[in-house]
Amino acid sequence: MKRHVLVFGVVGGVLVSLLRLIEYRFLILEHSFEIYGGLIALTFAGVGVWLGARVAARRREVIVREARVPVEMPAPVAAGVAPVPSGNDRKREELGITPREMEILGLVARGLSNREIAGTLFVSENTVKTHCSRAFEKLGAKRRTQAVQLAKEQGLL
Amino acid sequence: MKRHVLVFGVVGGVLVSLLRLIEYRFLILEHSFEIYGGLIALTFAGVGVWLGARVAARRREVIVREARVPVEMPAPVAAGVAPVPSGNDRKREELGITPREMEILGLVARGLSNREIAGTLFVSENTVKTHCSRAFEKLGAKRRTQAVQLAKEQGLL
DNA sequence: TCTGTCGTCATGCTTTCGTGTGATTTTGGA
DNA sequence: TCCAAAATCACACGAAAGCATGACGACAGA
Repeated sequence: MKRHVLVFGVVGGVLVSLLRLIEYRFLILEHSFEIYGGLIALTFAGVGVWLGARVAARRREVIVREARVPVEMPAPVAAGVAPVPSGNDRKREELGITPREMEILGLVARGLSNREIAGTLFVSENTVKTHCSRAFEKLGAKRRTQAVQLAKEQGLL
Repeated sequence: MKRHVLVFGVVGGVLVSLLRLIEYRFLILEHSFEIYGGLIALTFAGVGVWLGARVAARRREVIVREARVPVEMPAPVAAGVAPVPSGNDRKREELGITPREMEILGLVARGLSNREIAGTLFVSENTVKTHCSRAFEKLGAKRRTQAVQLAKEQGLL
């Protein structure tokens, strides 16, 4: 997490310096201030959004676990007061699949490419691949299509 | 989490200080640009973070409502004397997908590789690829996983 | 007979996947 | 505070998958 903030700072510094250079080199336009101000604003707003999304993304999975009733057959799970792992989660842990791996698996099932998944979750493509590999291994799948099929059979999706 | 905010603040401070230094080093003119630029940057960064967090938070809800809709059984097809196109077939022809392509699609959905499909149907791997490509195109899919997903949505599988 | 669709197959090339290996960072507990 | 599991990322490499293009025979209908 620290790294993000660091990157943020560095990028900011570089950007400002760069703008300074450009300014003194090329123009003393009338509206330069407004223009550069706007650029800075836009840029930092963008970076901010990115950072915010990243930070907030952490907190997500807590809520993600919700009712999801495979119509197939799995008998209705009696829900206790405490966060009883849904049939979904039980099966998941039974196979040793981590929540993150499940998340990736879900996106795979929706037909996203590794790259798209990486973009969606704000992680690198390599990371997605790693999660995929592990999930496939735990599922006993050799391909992503097979993994999806198996996951559905197991009631994981 | 507290730590993050702290780091953020510190970095911000450093950034501002840095701007100050640069300013005093190079010029006494127009310090306004750096100062205001920095202020704008920080402000919008803050707004961005807030906004990003908000957006991410909203996405969480979207994910939650992923309740699985009752998958209607492939409605008991009233078998006429003649080969009456099932709802399945109607959809298929609607999309211009040939029977052979459907066949391949079905095997793809089961997680078979092109090679395995070729072996199963006693045709060459190239042929399988061709059928796949055409089916994908008709479905508007870029990948086989996506094709499977789309086909299921369309009630083809 | 001519035409269009379907199924078959090949070749060359690009892209995506999947695996192996190794490393660092976060995080939740003991 | 220290450990173990999770999550993150890189890089290299082989294996699949996918795309474009062209080709050929079978068959149905005009």
